[in-house]
Amino acid sequence: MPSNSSQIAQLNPHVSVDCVIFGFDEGELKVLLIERNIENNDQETRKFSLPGNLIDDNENLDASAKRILKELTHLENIYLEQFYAFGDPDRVKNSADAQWLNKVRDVPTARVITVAYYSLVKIGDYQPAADSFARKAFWCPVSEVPQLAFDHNLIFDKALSSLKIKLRLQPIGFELLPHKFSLGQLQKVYETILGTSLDNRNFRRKILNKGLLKELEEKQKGVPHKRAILFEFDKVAYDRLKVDQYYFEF
Amino acid sequence: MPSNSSQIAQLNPHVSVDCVIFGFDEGELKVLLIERNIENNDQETRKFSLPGNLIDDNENLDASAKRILKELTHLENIYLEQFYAFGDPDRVKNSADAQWLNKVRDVPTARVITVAYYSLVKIGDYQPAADSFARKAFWCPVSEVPQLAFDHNLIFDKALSSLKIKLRLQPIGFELLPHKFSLGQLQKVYETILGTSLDNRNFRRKILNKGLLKELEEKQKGVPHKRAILFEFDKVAYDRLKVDQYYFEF
DNA sequence: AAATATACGTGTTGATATGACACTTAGAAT
DNA sequence: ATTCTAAGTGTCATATCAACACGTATATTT
Repeated sequence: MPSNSSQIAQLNPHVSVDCVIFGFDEGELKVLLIERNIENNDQETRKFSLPGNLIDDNENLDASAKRILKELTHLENIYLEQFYAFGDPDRVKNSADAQWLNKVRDVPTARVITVAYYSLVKIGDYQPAADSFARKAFWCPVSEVPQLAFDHNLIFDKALSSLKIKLRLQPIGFELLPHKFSLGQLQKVYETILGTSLDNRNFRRKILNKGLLKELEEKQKGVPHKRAILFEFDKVAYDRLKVDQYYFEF
Repeated sequence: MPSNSSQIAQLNPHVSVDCVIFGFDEGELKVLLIERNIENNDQETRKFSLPGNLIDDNENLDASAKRILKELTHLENIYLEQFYAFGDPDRVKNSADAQWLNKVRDVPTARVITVAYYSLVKIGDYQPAADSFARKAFWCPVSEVPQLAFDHNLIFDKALSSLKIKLRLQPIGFELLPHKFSLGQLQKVYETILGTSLDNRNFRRKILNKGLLKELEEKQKGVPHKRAILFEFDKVAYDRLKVDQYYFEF
């Protein structure tokens, strides 16, 4: 048994929430990263991280995730899902993160358990303000994610694989798109997240047969080619399916 | 903001692991429950709970789950999966649990975040000893789970629905059966967990076509009817599939 | 020894879903 | 007018699925 009896506050771990916020733009899946303010230019110090923070005293985990997402993006009513808790005793003990931790935490050496959420946002609704949360937030293509603080690369990887599984079981692709979208856009979301290319005729047939998309009168504007018919997600039809225990299964 | 500044240890939540341990016996899905030692007979006091405990200082979450499972069952190398973290600030504050908490916790009023795992055990390998963990452990049919301490009914429900989803995506049914099992036993596992009845010809075709079961020479013994051919799970074939990103999809 | 009870093991058919495949169309830009 | 780009569309062969019934082997009962 290790003995830390001199520091009672350290006996209990801290608990945080980290958010993996996905967006979709220009045919690319992106993730929201935070650039921390680091004074010196120590090579070792990692500058980027996922948005996250300690939970508040009287706040449940979902509420923490919602709060943090709102603080960072001012977005509400967003698809948010808890996907895993990370609790390695050493996950915040890498020396490359020490400087930053010293600045923001009362007990920088304390163990931190983090509960991770992912969320899908319509990227057009949110362009990060340079000063949000007193740090820089920016959209990073998922294929170009740099080395992140703590175990955030691990958290990100797990988020991405959870998202892939979820996308095949639940109709969540449209959460990344504007309210009105074309089938081509939706197909690109599926292709990007699943990492495959899909036959457009088969995709259309399959997704339309689910009966969850409402065809609108409206068409795309300003595109240099044939205009696509726009669709929206049919929440009423989806709620009908859910009570029947139906699973989407793309 | 509530002020608890006199008790610094209370500022940080505690972190625990709770285990939903499933077993399968006599055609029934069962869950391992703990009966606590309660002195008085207060009607309010809830006597049953899921097995769980606080994590150790230098122990990661998976290791905690493994340790607790081992302490309770002496079983190792068991399918174990983290499925959700529960962190409502009031989840341990119900007065019906106060007496028991006072007995076992240094800071009985502290908030507790719990990370929940489920696990599947071959029930024949474990018959609970009456004195394990200084409390009584027993297998309870999932249809007869009584009111449990804290939010353990919620945790149990979520475990069961996670298990259902998992069973359709991964070949885990055999984890509940002896090493050698018949297709009839396996079908009953699927029927019980999914809550449906399945056509035996279709079930056999589907499950055998996965190519994950190895037919043995051996047959059942001592049954008052035709003896079934025994099978075992073909781990080698499964590992081959996994590298191909194949999903089981029952 | 015969009868009974029980779960095992097996094949076909019709319906549905899937994957593979290529060309015409509409709109904007040049 | 030409060109570029993505939208939109149908068929066929294959695979998968659901529905369906009866003979067989073993232990137990009579």
